[in-house]
Amino acid sequence: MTTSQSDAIFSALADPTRRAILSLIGEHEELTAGEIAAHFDSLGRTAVSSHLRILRLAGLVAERRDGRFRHYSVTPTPADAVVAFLTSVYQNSLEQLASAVQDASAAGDTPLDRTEERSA
Amino acid sequence: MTTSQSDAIFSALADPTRRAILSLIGEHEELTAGEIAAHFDSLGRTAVSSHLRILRLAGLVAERRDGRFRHYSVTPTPADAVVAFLTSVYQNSLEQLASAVQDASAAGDTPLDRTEERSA
DNA sequence: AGCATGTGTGCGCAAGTGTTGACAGACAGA
DNA sequence: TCTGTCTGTCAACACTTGCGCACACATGCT
Repeated sequence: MTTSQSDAIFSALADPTRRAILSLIGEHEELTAGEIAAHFDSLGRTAVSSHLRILRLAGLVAERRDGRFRHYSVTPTPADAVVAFLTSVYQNSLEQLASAVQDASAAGDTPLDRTEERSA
Repeated sequence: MTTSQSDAIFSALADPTRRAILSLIGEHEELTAGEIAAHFDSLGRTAVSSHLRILRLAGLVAERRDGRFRHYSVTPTPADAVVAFLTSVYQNSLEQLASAVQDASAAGDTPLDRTEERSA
């Protein structure tokens, strides 16, 4: 399988739409598939559904079925595989990364990815 | 366009081969394109060259030209865009992420991604 | 200059991926 | 039970991406 966990995660994250979806879900606690689709005019429900499926398979989002609704939430696990990879590559500047994360955290800063998409 | 910085980074990271290349370079300080290509039997030099181009455009690796050689090294900047994104999504479990990073660092653990690629 | 080496690029082909439209399943309410 | 709503899945299409081959460019050696 070319689809190891980290592979799935990075593939899932490769698509801007999926990152946007992930951010969107992250902002709220839970969102139904319909609510998510509603946020993206330029995207059909099927497309959103497909993306959600990929995100779910990658373990990035969790699905809670409630009647005919499906509520999606961001998986709390901070993507171990991603951390592992970053670790292997940025061994040297690891502390730098950690502090960068903490900086961002301290700043209360939320530089959403979606903002970039508007004017690249 | 669609190629904002984080877009380029995530796209670059989406490919297992590129992650492997990045890890490989990370292990050493600098590697020439030829040395990198030599590490991947199943890959031609042109493919490696293409990957290096993408990694360079994403700002993940730096190129130092020395005569007819080109030495590649991992860009020290720990991919700000990636951190920014993770921050936006995992706001809640951010500290968790930071500690995970530090954990991995402390463990001296280097769970390379490359191991996945063999079956591909 | 001539030749060999290191490396990137353009072209064409094969493979993977996203999007859409139509269909099917599950559930709530009348 | 019947209908409408919410959602996922399947098949088909267009688009993008990765790969190898041949070629071009730059550099170093003789």
